[in-house]
Amino acid sequence: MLALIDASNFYVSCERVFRPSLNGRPVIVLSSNDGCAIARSNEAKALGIKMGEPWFKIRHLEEQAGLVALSANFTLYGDMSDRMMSLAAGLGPTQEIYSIDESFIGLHGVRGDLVERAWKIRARINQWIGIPCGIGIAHTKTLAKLANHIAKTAERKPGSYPDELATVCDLSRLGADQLRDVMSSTDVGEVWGIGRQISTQLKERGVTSVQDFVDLPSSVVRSTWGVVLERTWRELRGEPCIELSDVPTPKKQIACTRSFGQPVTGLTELREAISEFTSRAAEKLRKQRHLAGQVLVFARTSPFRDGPRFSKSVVVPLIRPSADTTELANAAVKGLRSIYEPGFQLAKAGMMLLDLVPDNFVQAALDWAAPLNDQRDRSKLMRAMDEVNDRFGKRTVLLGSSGLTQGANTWGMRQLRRTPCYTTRWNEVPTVRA
DNA sequence: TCTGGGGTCCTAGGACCC
DNA sequence: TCTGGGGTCCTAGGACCC
Repeated sequence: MLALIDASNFYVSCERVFRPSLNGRPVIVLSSNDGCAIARSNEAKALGIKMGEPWFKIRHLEEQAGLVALSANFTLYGDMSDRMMSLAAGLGPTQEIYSIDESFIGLHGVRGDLVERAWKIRARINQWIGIPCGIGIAHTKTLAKLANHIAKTAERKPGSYPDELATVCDLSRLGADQLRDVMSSTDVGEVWGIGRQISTQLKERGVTSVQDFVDLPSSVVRSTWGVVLERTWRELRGEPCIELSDVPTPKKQIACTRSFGQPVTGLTELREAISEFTSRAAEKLRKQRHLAGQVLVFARTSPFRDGPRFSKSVVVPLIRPSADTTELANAAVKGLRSIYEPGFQLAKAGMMLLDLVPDNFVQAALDWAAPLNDQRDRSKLMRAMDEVNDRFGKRTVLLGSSGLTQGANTWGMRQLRRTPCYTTRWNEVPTVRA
């Protein structure tokens, strides 16, 4: 048995904690460059704003409907997430943090009334952190996700499901008939693992509800859509196929990519951006205690605009795996030079670290130019850099090629509506007046 | 004017091996 | 007419997730 705890409208809820005047109003949080909506309050959803809707298409609602749009403040959300997760962990003995706002909790061996316990944890998160959550309980992960969806929908749209399923929904308590009713009134596209493509294909065959899907023969699911969807199908029938993983698995690739604040054409700006991206990615790599064997770089024009198109990427192998920002940035810039062509209005670029291996997996380099001591000094240098930046803030020490301006007025992000980092920067801590 | 960023897994097909 | 059988590894592309 397991539970899925999922914050409601997480980014918006984080903002509301520090600006209670936003409660009850339509609020959205925008992606970087204030490009499109990535979180919506219930009131914003009620206005018909869709996930990923471009800002310029809904901007008029600011005046017409009192819509409030904020730039994403991921520093704030990350910190609020940590706090929320540590309370959510109180629900059961094991926890898998699945995303910034959701975690699965293993309930094995938990005694007493699970629903009552879930309500208490929810109340605690609400009181201590200020974030509202929905909780789904069931025998498999896919069912727990479904239960969570039902819990939140029942709360947001009264009458859509039986009232007692709102906010905390334990599917394992339902009788066969009741479960069938619930699954029959849930769109198949809401299932975890069924996205837009498969949902369309299912509906073309008359499969519209979760119950319709569960009623398909397994052989049809398997032969038409493959083993992945068959697993989903089994999970919906109560057979656990996806394990709860208590320890975070190390990333297999680490990326840093951005859309530019305005189109970029010159190699100089591009090189600055790629150096900066590499610094960010390399920090993550070292935090994970891994080395990268290859670096990928790409740049492209906007797919939404007319004009000459450009989209190229290249993989640059390293002589030996490295977590050294300068080595990685050199490789990335070398790759960039090899694909760069002047004359294009580039909208986006990025880099990825590939072929990651644990950093205790050391292989001495057969390279007279870089003796082992030198490598040790360099990794000490990286550690010192990370420590300084952790303590005094990002970019206190940085690569010269990243430039000092973070691409202000060129490739840098436009974020005109960002709120303060209330919980992570001393000079932005909220002030309370009596 | 203006359309996010960061991940995972699976499959098919080609190159190559004995 | 008729052209083995059984593998591995890699890559590109497509689906999904939040």
